[in-house]
Amino acid sequence: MTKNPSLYDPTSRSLPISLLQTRELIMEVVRPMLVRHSITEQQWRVLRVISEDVRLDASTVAARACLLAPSVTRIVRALEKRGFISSVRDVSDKRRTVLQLTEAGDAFLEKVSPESAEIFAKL
Amino acid sequence: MTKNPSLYDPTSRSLPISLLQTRELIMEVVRPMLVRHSITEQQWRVLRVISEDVRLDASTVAARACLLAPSVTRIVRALEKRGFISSVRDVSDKRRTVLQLTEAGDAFLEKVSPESAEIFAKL
DNA sequence: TATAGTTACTTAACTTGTTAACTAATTGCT
DNA sequence: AGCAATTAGTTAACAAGTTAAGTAACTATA
Repeated sequence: MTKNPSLYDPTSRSLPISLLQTRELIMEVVRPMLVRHSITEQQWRVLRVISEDVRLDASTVAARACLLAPSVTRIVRALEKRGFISSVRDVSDKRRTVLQLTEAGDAFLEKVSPESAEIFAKL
Repeated sequence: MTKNPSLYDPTSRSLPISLLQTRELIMEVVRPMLVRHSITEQQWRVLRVISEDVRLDASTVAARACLLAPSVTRIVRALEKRGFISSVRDVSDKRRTVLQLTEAGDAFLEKVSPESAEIFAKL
């Protein structure tokens, strides 16, 4: 095994670290943008995941955003307080919470999008 | 833009999330192994990074393991307490700390390696 | 239709990561 | 040589993630 195995070799034991390093490289560029809009990395992930579907419950959001349930609870509270999302109890299954992007949340994403696009064009 | 863009499209704004999800998939399998050997994910990263070179200072380890300096300080202390690494002040630059794998640390990696190999063979 | 088991989410206690401020050592500049 | 600027690492206060336990709602089964 070489010291710098290919990133795409799925049998490499260095793959987890490589993925982290690659992500870190990207996030170094993205992070300042998030700071400018005073949103955390995790809140940003949740917002984006919610924006990709009309209707999502908290567990699905947790899975897609790679977060644990307790973290989602807190993040949802924060995003709700900021008016970016709405969380409503599901009528057909009262255990579930249905999360949806509000207009304000959509507007926020629209506002940040051009910046985000610019960053990714550079990469 | 599709909802499931390719993982390898470097201009996709979903790339950071995709990388996280991919890593999460792998870590789900690796994590139980780390728990079995009572080592944290971060300690494991530091150990592996240190094992890849004969001589590394803390900053380099931080960069390669995608950790911040204060985290490395704590992790180094933990790994040192467990006897897996040695941290010695650099003689030619007394600000630097030189980190090296001890025999016990090497033995630990050797012990865990077969398990690790098995996991990655499965992937 | 009870009830044992499961699922969705929350809460609380603890562990880690993060930021900012600090010390110590080295480098660059005049 | 002297001193500002930089670099390496640590510490302390705070924010976030993690684990475990708890509540409420639903499902399967006897």
